[in-house]
Amino acid sequence: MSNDRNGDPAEASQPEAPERQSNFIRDTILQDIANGKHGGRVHTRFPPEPNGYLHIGHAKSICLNYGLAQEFGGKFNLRFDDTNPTKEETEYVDSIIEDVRWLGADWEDRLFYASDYFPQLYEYALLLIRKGKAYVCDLTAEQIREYRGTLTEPGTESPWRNRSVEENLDLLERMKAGEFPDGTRTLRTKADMASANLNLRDPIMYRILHAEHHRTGNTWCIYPMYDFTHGQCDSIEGITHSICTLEFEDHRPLYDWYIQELGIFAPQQLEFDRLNLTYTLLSKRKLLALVQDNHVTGWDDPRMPTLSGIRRRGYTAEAMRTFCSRIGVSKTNGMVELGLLEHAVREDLNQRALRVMAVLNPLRVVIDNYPEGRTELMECVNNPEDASAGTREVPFSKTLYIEQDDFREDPPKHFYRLSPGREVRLRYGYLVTCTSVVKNEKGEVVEVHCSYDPATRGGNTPDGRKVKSTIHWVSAEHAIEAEVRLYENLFLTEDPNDSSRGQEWTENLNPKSLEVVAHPKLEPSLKHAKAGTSYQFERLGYFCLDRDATPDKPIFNRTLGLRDSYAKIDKAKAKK
RNA sequence: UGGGAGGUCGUCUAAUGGUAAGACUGCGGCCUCUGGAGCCGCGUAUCGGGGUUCGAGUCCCUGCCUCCCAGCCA
Repeated sequence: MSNDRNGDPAEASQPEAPERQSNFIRDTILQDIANGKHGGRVHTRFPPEPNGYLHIGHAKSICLNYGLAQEFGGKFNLRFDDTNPTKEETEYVDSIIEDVRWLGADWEDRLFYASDYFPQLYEYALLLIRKGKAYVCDLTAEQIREYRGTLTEPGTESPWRNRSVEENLDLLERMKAGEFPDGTRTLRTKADMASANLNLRDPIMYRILHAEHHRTGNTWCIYPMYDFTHGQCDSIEGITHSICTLEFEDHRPLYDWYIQELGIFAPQQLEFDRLNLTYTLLSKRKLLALVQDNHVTGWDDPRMPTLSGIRRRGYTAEAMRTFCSRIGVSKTNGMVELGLLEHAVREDLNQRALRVMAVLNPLRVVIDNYPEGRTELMECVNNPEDASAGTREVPFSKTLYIEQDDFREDPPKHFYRLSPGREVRLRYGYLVTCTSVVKNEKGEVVEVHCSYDPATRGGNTPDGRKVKSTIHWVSAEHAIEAEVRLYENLFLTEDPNDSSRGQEWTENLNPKSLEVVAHPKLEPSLKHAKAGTSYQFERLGYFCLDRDATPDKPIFNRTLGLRDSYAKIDKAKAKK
């Protein structure tokens, strides 16, 4: 076996088929295909409720469902589970469509809504009534709860359970016609009030809701419950594998019951674990609260784990897909480390980001022996990982800005950057040596003076001498103004839901999750930064133009910092 | 104390009765005009106790722990 990694470039550029990780769902499908189940057909779907924006957890489901359909030459549907008009909005529908598309999942012409099936669902309900398997119940919500029993005690049957088929038919018709106010009656399944599975204790099929639906308007005033909708929708669409999350495991017997009583196509439901991510909240309810209580600026705030948020933050769809395939699928309740996501993002951005120089905390540097008024254009590589990205010219002059962190008057051990008497390389510029510093009244260094070596133009060392450090810079007179937004985790605790000390989850919020750098100094090429392009501010991190930017004032979001091994030693020392 | 589902390195996931593997993290080294990237190496795991078997993470029994379910939400 050869260790030579610089072999045939054609071979090196072969796109490696992504190693498909085995998982129990894929195994099941493989087996079903082998057994000729559904004629070897594979049809999956992603069924969101349009009551909020999609987040990273949904990405896992989308990638799983779409990935499986793709791998086995099957089909993938997008279907909105819109059975609760009081919580659902068109805004959410639109954002979900955009997000699923962004992730790269293709539903072709199969965009559906559960509400498309309302008439069919109603027919199913009539059928169950006729079969004596459903009844109209006059119990109030509170009474239904009491009759339901508890986890350890069986429920008791509703006094309305044995109405005649005719009466049930009549009552349902009148419920549908709007004769009764909200909450006065329900249509219930006649199942088993003594079942150990609470979902089988005569679950509600229809409730009265005089509410306008985002698609059906005021056509209906009774709406089917999710449990009476989801399985049949999958059936109608011919979904072979209904993949959902663990909490629906208990509902499967009910779905199967409906399917069997109705005598319709039977999809197979498979349940997997939903994603939990450290330092991240993935609950629509709580994300909505963050938005409504203005803890963030909106659903697409770059600190949000929503797909629109991370997209605005600069995460790529490619990185999301990689992440989703790496975390795998199982039934264990785990918590994935945020670092795994961040690794996938860095890995992708490292390949594609254009390198530029930007100084966030400027410190003035004057090169005493550099000619006054002179400007040189230095050729800089745009992306060392991708030669086709080419080069650009960056102006160099007598007065520059460097990062405050890159200078220490009294350098600690392992600090290799600029300090009095020390020579460093200005990236693509010259080698400079610090000769003196200027301080303010408070004793802070406000300006650094250096001398440069004219023989080192471009940062080269013809004599072969080494410098320990290369730092970035921006020419003072050419620097452009901008705003840079630095993000930290939205939560301080690994588990944002942790309320072990009795505090509200909102108290786990990180007050410093957003830091605005009002006056950074950016290299002039960034004047023409493009939305949707990732930039690496060298030695700092990955950034992208925010949608708040204007032609006069670019605004950049920090997607993610670069790994920083000096920061690591620094931190390790601080701990000791 | 009902029902359902789970428990493999610090984390996530494989191993489908036959050498417990990979990724992330961590640590060490090499390399470098980004302390970036890359490369090399090291480390750590089958929840406990019994049993079946030539052989058990896998099968059986038993104990422990975790998650989900009592919405006219999905």
